[in-house]
Amino acid sequence: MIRPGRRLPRWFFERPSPEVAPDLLGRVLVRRLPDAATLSVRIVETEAYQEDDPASHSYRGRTARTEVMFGPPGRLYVYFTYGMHFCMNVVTGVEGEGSAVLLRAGEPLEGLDEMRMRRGVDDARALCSGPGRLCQALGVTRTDNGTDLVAGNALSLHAGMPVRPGDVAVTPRVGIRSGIERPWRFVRVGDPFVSRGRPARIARPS
DNA sequence: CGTTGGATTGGCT
DNA sequence: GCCAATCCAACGC
Repeated sequence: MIRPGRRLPRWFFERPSPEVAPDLLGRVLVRRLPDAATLSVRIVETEAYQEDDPASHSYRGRTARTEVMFGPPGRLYVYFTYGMHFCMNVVTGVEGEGSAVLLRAGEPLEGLDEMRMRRGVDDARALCSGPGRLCQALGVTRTDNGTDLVAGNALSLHAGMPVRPGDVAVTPRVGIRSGIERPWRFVRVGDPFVSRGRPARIARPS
């Protein structure tokens, strides 16, 4: 079992999202819910989004939905999509800048049975391998939007064991129509818990 | 106000 | 591999 380790400090998130995204691989996301077992996952897949990036929700400026993205770093940005799924992001960069990192997949560490109940599937690899699945497994919904990951209790991010740059693959982001030229999807090479969608092949120069 | 399509997923061909 | 499901934010009139 991987130890969560110490909590990531505010400054960790106060950097450009393409820098934070690969650094989040191997980190541990802990979920605490009232009257439920503690849930935790090891992050294995992320994507970066920035304000000058047409694929980003923040591209068109501040709106009610994207307000959290422009707020202080280290908070959670949760959005609802396709009429049924939630996706969660970690807000990055300095306050006033609309950037974030989408958490796309994780390896379940603690609370697998609780996750199986929430997801309705058995296979550990199907519990958190996708942004919608990850939110469902951890019970993250719109009420978690804006939660502080640095100081809050419901969700927290811990140091875990970072993935060596040589084990990080870079690929185009999934499911976007514009901004496809920015290779801002980061995955742990060969990890069985990454989402479906093209497996990563482009090795990052180390 | 009406329209459009989405940072997805699961089931079926 | 393809496509429907199912809300609602964003945008145009």
